[in-house]
Amino acid sequence: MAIKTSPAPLPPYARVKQYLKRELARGRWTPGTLMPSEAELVQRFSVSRMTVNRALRELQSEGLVDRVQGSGTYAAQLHGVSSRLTIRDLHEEIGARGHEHRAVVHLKQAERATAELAHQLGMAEGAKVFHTRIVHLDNGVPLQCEDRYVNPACAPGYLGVDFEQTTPTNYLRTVAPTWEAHYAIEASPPTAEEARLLGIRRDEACLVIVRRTESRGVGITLARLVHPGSRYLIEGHFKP
Amino acid sequence: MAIKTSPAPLPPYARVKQYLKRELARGRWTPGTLMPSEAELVQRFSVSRMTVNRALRELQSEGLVDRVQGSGTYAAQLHGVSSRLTIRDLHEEIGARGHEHRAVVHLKQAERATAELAHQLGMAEGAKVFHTRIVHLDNGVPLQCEDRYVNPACAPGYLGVDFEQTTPTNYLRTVAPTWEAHYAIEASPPTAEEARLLGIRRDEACLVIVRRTESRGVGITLARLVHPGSRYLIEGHFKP
DNA sequence: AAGTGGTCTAGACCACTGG
DNA sequence: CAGTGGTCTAGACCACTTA
Repeated sequence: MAIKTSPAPLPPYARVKQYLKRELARGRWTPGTLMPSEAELVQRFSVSRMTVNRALRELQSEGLVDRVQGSGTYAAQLHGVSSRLTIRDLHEEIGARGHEHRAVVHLKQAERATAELAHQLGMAEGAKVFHTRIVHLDNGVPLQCEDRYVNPACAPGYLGVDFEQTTPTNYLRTVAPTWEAHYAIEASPPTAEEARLLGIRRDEACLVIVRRTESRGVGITLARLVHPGSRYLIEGHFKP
Repeated sequence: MAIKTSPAPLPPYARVKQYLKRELARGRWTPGTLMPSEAELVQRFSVSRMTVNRALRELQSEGLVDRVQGSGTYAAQLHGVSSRLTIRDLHEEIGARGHEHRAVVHLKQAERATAELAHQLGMAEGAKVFHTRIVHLDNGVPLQCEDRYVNPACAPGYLGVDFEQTTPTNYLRTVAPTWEAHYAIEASPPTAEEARLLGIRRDEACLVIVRRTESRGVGITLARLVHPGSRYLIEGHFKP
């Protein structure tokens, strides 16, 4: 009996994908070029059309090819480095590093929404909003100042939560399980208050993430996350 | 003959997906919970197993469910806001806004690699590297200072390119069609030189992207892209 | 009209998990 | 062992593009 040394004899659809990826990487089809049709690949690999179709559909969802019904499959333009960016819950992020996370609540109250804020959350001006300001510490070092406004309609119990035990992100996740988010990443100086809470100079560059989440068109929360530039960065990796 | 008013009667696999997404959003299956098996869905929707399978496979690739062979399909933990982050070629980015892009080359020469640089690019210390420093203007306003080192082995003709006509990113794309990249986004002050070239104060916060790209383990290029915080931000959107 | 992709089906075999 | 997902097939019908 033969000994199986091959660890995993790639399934057919994966072999087709691999072939196409390799040839794309070699520049065999420059961006915009017509690539082999499903029928051609069916013949070349002696597999069924569904198998080829799966390979091509996956390449499309990975952004490597464009498919046009009635026309053909084309090598995609490489728009740039595109990768999965994950903005994780800071508590998990710190935990993943094996550090201790601690949160200090500096503000927790109900307020009246300003015109700008009301617009962002899709509420009426002057309506009640919840406001928290929390500093997150990584092994005792301030890593993030989290200024957050929450729509009371979505999380009536928000002010009653102990945010030294759980994070707002975590809590809101249980209230509104799935949402849509818009975010911006920018570099800017901290406000005087933020500088004080983070223990940094007012002219230290900060990495600021502003994130607005909504569910079914209703604004849930608007958060401003300020990180000292000297202590925080976002890393990522891209593989075609 | 009946008049077709429905614009697009969602195909079966999409209806299954839609159903599962909606119920997930409603919290019907909390993270980690066992979800209906393929067989159950086949019955409920009166479709073939391949159709249900496709729906579930796509939900998996979107990170909404975890599937374990032999066990079942489980509602995924929401790891955080995860979205496609694209760092585009600045030339395209400016063009997409309908603005005029101009590049000024401040430095273009061969140098000897320092130990650190050699390590980053996987070369020998003291080996020859190409170095360019280019400022990109958006309608005349400095938007990015691009400091770039290139491995001559990957792009021998690099120094001969006219970077007022094409961008390094664009050129390197033609030389090494597909690559792997590692990047970091951080906030930091500009160097004195960068502040001068960008026409900003030394204490202005800058959004800095450091990106290293390689192909098959060989370092191609290391770039430091410095943007005035007051003029640039990265935006993104996340939809489950 | 010919060629392309978009989708579905009914049945099949396999590998893995769990009791 | 029964149940689950992983994958493949052969054929089918449709909508769309191109000429």
